[in-house]
Amino acid sequence: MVEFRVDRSGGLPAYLQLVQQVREALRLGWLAPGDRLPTVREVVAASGVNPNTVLKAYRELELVGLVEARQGSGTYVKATLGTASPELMVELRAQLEKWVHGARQAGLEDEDIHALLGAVLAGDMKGKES
Amino acid sequence: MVEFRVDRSGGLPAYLQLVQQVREALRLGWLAPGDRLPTVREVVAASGVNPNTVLKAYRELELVGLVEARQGSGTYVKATLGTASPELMVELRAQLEKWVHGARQAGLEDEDIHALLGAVLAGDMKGKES
DNA sequence: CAAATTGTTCTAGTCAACTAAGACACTAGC
DNA sequence: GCTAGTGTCTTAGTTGACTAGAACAATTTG
Repeated sequence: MVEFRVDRSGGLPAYLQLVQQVREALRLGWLAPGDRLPTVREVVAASGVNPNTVLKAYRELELVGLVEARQGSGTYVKATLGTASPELMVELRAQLEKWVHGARQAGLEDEDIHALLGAVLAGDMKGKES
Repeated sequence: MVEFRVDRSGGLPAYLQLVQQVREALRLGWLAPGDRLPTVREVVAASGVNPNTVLKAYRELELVGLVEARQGSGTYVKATLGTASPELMVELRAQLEKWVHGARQAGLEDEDIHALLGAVLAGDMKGKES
């Protein structure tokens, strides 16, 4: 059962955090079509956000066709986002873990790591020009 | 000269995006103490946000001691965040680029990649339990 | 069938983010 | 000294995010 977290200090609206976490879970294969999301009340209990906020997130996900809400029953996953095979994901994850280990050894913190990935993905080879 | 972007669709407040971009630039070594940030008016022209919004970002950075604003002159970097040596960063970046290349071959998109890194950094080995 | 559980809707309010516009104070360069 | 460029501040307003509380409708469970 997937568990959601809402971090109030990062600036991203709570409902978008929930949306993002569902998308991530779909990406990583933690959620698949047919799975049931935590109920609105469960998310409320776990994260402390207002039910309307959870509903807003779930409604967004429903709008893009990723989930389907069934009143009286729950909210179910309808589609997936993951595209790579589980085996490849496992392999890529292992490689990444190794890389992260090296990065940690070099003293990198989370923010460094995210920044570096951002730069690599942006293909920004001209980062610093001064 | 670092260039800021503000993406209106991601949900993160504009001012926080600016703060984040400065932090990233510091992390990656693109900005160093003594460097001047783009002027408020430059950021306004480039990103279309209101001057007050840029000021809010710069003030946040000033509050945590990363930059220093000099009226009439500009806003200057005062401290850095990067901790690893440039050589190591180059090495880690090259490795990460290689990994990303493999991930792309496997069909991963940005969101997959970010999700995977998030999971690895969270050390969450129990992702899916159902 | 009744109770429990689920999603759903509504109203009213607060707060943060952001904008527009204008003007001020200070610095830098000529 | 003057001009241009810099950060700074103020006021007033809009919008989005989020909350609280209550109640409803539908489904599930015993």
